[in-house]
Amino acid sequence: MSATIYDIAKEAGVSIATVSRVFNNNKNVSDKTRQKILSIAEVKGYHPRAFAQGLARRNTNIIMAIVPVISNYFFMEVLAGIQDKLSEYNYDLNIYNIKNNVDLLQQAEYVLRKGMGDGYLFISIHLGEIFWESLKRYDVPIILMDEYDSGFDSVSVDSIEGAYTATTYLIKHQNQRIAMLSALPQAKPTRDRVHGYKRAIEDAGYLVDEDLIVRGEDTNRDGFTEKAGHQAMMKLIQMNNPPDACFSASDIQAVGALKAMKDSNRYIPMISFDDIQISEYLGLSTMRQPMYEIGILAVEKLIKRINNPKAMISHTVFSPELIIRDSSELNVRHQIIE
Amino acid sequence: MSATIYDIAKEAGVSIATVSRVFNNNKNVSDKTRQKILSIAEVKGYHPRAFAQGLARRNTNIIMAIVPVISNYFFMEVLAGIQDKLSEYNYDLNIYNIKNNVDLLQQAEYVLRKGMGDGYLFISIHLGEIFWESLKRYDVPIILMDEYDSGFDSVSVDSIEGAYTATTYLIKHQNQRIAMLSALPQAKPTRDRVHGYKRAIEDAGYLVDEDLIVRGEDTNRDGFTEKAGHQAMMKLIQMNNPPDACFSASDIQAVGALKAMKDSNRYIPMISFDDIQISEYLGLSTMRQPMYEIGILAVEKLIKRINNPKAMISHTVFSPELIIRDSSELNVRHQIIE
DNA sequence: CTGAAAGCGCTTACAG
DNA sequence: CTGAAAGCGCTTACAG
Repeated sequence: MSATIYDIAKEAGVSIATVSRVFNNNKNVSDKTRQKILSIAEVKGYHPRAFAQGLARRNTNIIMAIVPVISNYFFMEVLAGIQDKLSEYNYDLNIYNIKNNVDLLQQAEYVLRKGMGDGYLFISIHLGEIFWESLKRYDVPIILMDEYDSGFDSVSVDSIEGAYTATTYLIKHQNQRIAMLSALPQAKPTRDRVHGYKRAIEDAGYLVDEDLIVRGEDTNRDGFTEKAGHQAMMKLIQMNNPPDACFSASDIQAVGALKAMKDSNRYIPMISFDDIQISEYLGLSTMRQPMYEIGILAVEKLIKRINNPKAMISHTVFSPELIIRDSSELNVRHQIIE
Repeated sequence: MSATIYDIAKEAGVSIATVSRVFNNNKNVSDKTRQKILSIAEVKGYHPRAFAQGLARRNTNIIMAIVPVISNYFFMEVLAGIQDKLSEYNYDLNIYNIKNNVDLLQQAEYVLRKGMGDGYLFISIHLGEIFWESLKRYDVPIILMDEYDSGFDSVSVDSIEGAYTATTYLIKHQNQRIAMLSALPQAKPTRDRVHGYKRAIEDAGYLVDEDLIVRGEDTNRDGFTEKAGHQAMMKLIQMNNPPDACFSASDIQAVGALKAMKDSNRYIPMISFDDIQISEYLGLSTMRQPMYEIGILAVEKLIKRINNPKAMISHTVFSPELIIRDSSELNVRHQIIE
């Protein structure tokens, strides 16, 4: 191991307390000693060890973002907001990837128990209600993102509303039989999107046809993959009575669905969910989630929670915005092609 | 803060040494006391604090992956390999995001100095040679991924060869004027790809036309963005004498380039680099990097380096594989459309 | 199989 | 402005 505070103190001819003060920006150090210590530290490449600081201070100065393995694209954009906001504070961000094939709760508990951070951002981690309950006993600052449980602060998007908006748009544009590319129901956003989809159909005076709600066999990332989208769309296309249009639970599934349509040369209008970066370039009509803002807000909530553990729990829900591009306007495109 | 080793010891009526032994899987504990301690710990949600362990053991049991902010898609797939391999060992993986607009070296040094991990994986971090040099003094296990410096173990892909293969393919298929969508030259992979591209052109008996090597104004992620690709392709298309085909430094740029071609209804064959997941669904012909394998291998090297700091430095270079899909076969497609 | 004690590298009142 | 000392929550020889 390299230089410690003792080495620096000895070489500078001061006590370790003084060295410590310099690195903690304590003003009660003469400019001369400060400079001397700093220059010695620079030569030796010294900086207080995070672990020793953490132990002595009884905090880590680290915010842990807990994300599912092979974080989805959604996450990458949320992260940008988190980072930008966090850089205003004196916290480091560490990201801990949870493996999807293992017990999620156990992994989450492990991180909390080890005390890896002062606060935790759970991004797109979809546990059941009972599991969230059991995390409460750790009594540690946690913000849920892209998930909801009454026991924790959260920031998410109104998936029900978003799905409703998308589906209604599709119906209004002379499409009656709207299908849905769904994903694994364990994720709350997925259940909500199915919910909103169904409500839109009913409110338009149609009956929900469960056969029109399909998903692929690929269960990676809770079914939010290109592959799952491709598989699901193939099912739709091969039906005896294919749907007129389709709402996809995510953009990434829509990418696979697009491919399926191309493969079979059968196109139907589609609106998806997220508005990840590539969507603009692929012409995906989608329900835009304010991912960057979600990241910003989550950090603000977390800092507040850390500073005031007893504050009221708050939930922020954003309304997704309908972005119309090519994928939903296939009638037009069809005319051009034909 | 929650329960400590003292609380558990007191309740179990043993010394803290015994509690510690249980959590360190030391066999010298009677089964009865072990069970008792474990069950008390379970109730209290106790686990040794990472920071205290780290200090006492003088290691962290953490591998830090250092990645550029808004990690590119490439990184996500590399990470899968890292995680899978790391789960065989008793290390936790933490990811530290480096901000791109700030001094890269300073941030890297900060992480190393704080002693955040026992070993470090630098993924797609592109520093200059002098900077790598200055990291050596920390004398800490570091593996370079997607980058090369003689002073550190590294695992990367032969970008020169890959670019050469792609460009040669393009030339062979009756295209003479091949352009290149480049990125910021500070990244070694980018420089290598330009290099390979040029060599292929020369070896085919043509002259390199510098005007045919373009890049977009967007400098995010070293120019590896959809936007940068779109901008660059627009330049190409608007030339008086547009190229016959194009080699793109990355798939993500190719996504933007595809859009540019669509926008202007001017298509040219294109091969890119990476083979990220969406590429298959978008029909991108590309030079495949074995991203998962790169992750696996980097972890193996890092573990070896940790266990044997004095071992010879080794470099592994993978050969990218040409994957032909639609984007390079536009001649065929054109015939169908026309 | 178990405990007492030293030590890991820091921070932080307290005293001067 | 500076230092001596206690303490953070663990691990690990050492002794029994």
